[in-house]
Amino acid sequence: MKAKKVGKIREHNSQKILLAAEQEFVKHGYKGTSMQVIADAADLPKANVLYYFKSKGALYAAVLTDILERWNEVLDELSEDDDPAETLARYIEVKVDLSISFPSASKIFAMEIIQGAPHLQDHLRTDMRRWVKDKSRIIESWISQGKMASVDPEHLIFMIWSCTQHYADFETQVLTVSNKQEYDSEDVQAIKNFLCHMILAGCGLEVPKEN
Amino acid sequence: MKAKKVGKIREHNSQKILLAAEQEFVKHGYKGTSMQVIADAADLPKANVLYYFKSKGALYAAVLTDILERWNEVLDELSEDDDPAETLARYIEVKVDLSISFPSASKIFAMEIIQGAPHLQDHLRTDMRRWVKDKSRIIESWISQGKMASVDPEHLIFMIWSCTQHYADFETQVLTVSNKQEYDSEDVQAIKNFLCHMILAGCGLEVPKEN
DNA sequence: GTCTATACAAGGATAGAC
DNA sequence: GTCTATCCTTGTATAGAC
Repeated sequence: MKAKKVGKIREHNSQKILLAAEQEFVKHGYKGTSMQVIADAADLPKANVLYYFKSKGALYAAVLTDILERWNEVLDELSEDDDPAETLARYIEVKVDLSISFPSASKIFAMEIIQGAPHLQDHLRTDMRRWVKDKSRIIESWISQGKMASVDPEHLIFMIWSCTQHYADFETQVLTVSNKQEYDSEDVQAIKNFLCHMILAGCGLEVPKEN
Repeated sequence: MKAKKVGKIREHNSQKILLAAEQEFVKHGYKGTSMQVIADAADLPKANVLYYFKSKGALYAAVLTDILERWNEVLDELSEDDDPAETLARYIEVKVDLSISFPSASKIFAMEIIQGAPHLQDHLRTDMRRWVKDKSRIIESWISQGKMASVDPEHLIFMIWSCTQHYADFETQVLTVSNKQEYDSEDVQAIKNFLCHMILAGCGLEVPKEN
């Protein structure tokens, strides 16, 4: 009974800390963020944060793991028999939604990569490389089936990533240049329409009507 | 005579510091980088760095100014009478070359934006917004002249930026996933071909033969 | 003009009181 | 299980010797 109650507190506090850490790490990167500001943002004493997570590095690793889990849920099932236009359009739209909904996640991931991926090299070399190879094979089979134009599958994947994540990572730039406070639902739809049109056109495909 | 000689030393050391600062800021961001590591990288005593640049903030500002100056040299003259296919293709190619040649510049700029552009808000609100408006007007005139398909000019510009800078900012990801050590000249050509094909196709244009 | 020595604040982590 | 007090390192910046 007592252990259960304590477990709940632990769960609750850990979650609060993870959220606060994500908010703070995005502002000044891993090295530039102190445990003190994370503790303040989580409204807990500094030592408490270090009690739940053994070290600053461990906390950061936990944040990254959280982000990657959210990422990995997308486009995990994909087959040669799927329709390229529909599949690519849906993937682009989901990526845009993720970027708009969880910009901090995309930003922390981006900073980690920009700085040379010191905490994610293994993930890039194993999981992500395998993921890209898998999807590339499917795209190549679509091409040889004549379902779409012949374009380099890896570069296509990189392009989708860069264009969609741009609206999260470079949010500040996009909004400031466009003189907006935040994205509204019309903006999001316009982004999806634009990216689907451009990328599918490059693949010799038409944007599917429904959705 | 003496002042001239000293001026040369000053020039030389300032340049060394700026270069070292760029190399170091890119690894851990503004807050995460200490004056000590910059001084070590420049092979000068720490106090010497603070002698040439009044403060850490001033040094960082100088690095950003340097980067923006290199950026701004591109596509500054552009007219309604230019050919869209040729102009866009050349712009994409120059941006790719810049990304491959000066990845650190692109990365520092990216981190600054990701973190909310605390040191560049003015630049975004004034110079960059004006730049984007100017170019958008030209693109719109191309569209109404029937020279290219009707696409949103601002999103087109954002797309070119994101796709080209991706090869600098996400260098680590691209290279690791592709299992390469660095970009070779064939890679660079493949990137240019791919991006030109995709973006021009989306604009209803053909990639020009020569170049 | 250049660099050594130092002031003073803030960082991560831990020991031990509650 | 939670938090206060503290240790030691590192950070920016400057004063003053050379």
